Amino acid sequence: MRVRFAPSPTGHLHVGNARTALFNWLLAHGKDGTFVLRIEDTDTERSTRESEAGILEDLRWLGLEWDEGPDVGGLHGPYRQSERVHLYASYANELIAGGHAYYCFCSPGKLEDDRKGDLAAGRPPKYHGTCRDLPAEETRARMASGERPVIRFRVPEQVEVSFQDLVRGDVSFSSDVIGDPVLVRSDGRPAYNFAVVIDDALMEITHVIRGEDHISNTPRQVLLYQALGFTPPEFAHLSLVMGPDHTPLSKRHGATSVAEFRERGYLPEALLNYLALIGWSPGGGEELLPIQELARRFALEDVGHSAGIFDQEKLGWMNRHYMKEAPPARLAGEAVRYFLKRGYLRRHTDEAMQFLISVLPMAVGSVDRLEEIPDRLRFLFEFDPARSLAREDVAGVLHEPGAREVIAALPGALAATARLDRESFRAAAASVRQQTGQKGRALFHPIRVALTGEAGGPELDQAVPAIDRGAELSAGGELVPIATCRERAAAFAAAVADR
RNA sequence: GUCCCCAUCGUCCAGAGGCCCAGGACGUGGCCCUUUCAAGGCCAAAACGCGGGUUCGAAUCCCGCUGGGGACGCCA
Repeated sequence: MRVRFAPSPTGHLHVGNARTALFNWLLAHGKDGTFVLRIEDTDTERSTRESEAGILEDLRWLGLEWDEGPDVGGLHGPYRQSERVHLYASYANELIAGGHAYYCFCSPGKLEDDRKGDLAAGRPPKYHGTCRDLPAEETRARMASGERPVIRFRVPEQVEVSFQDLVRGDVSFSSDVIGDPVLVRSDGRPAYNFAVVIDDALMEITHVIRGEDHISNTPRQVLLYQALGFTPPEFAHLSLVMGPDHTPLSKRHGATSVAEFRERGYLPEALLNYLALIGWSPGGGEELLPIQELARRFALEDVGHSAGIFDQEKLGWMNRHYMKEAPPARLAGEAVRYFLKRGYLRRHTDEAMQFLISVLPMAVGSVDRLEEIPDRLRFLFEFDPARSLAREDVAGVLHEPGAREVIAALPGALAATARLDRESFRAAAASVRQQTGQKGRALFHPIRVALTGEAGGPELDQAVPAIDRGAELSAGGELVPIATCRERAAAFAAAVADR
């Protein structure tokens, strides 16, 4: 079995295409097949090397490695259509010689007029066949005079073209609704429908798995396979991924490219796992599965027929799950850039990373994306009593019975210790409890507010030692300056006393 | 307009004639846990688009309608 993913390098890798790539990958890896990556860059105006590099990078980030492709080579290369142009000409000539194709001199302007006329008259827009039966002498003469024709495929009339779609079953079209497609452009470059057929045949692709938007191209391609004497591959057309409003997923709906999801702090395994679940189910009521297991269970026959809506919420849930599973060191490596971007981290050193690793568990599990982690840990790096008190949830704590007493007593209780660890913090809390008679929520809520400036957040047992550890580290300039718990308690008490 | 594809909770899926007064997951609501906010645990509400057939029996098969999507390029 040989499958392929054939993106055109005209932009970022869209999640919908990533899903197509994934399904190809799953099939190949579940059945010991070969996954080929081919770059469809015959549209030289829009294709760029930058997007090609970006797409390769995104696929690799996702872990969808290919067995053959433009950068890794293979026995069926080259893997860029722009490097295969020499291959197409002979097949085009063969088709012309066999009467399956012909030269067409119609100008783009005329074609456009024809199309508009058809639409206006309520007819299906379809090539009029103007040049279908041009006498050979005329063709020769016009070419000799410098006209540059395209080569069109002669679609046979009144035949039923049908194929077995592995996900949809029998699909058939009448050849009468198919206009003669352009095979070779006037400048000699092949057009899509021609290049895919030649390449898939030459690369010995056995299963073409692609988006449903290609289903109406399939009959033309089947006809081409027949005219060229090739055996058509198996086809499978995947339903499309839509936005919440049932329109094609686009920037209006938020992130659409794999690169954006990476930037926003999604883990590749989460995105992959989520994408696999649109239009397919691994069965057994299980959803959170590693890609190898997905591949083991994957079958085209089980792929759904209807379009799926991209659900950011579920992706977020899934990402949260995978963040919890990831080892802290890996997570720190992935998250460090968000801390740098935020300015919390000033230098990417081993000490800073160690600190990150120790502090990350407090945030993971309560956020959906890596990008949200610094904000969840904001209390470590930012402390401003006046600003905190301006917030309703923080100010509200002052109204809790005994809260002001606790806040006032805190600086004294903290004076004894230079750097708080879990034990000394508990001792300090116990001391405040003794002085004020407050306990439980009435004790810890005010303490939290005084030390973190926030009404919510991770367990104080972890948060408090982390603050002082961070303060120590920040003295070395690796982190943004962090106030110690003692400093915070004093400043907060002063700010509260003023009110 | 023409052709093609599709149709189960708000969303993603399970369901391949009786196991279904439809099951799971996300989300939503409630409760619990709790040193707060999250997280987590438990419970609940929530769907077979409509109309005809076929059959003893239909979410499952057939037809029509409606609705959604795709295609109709010297784009892929």
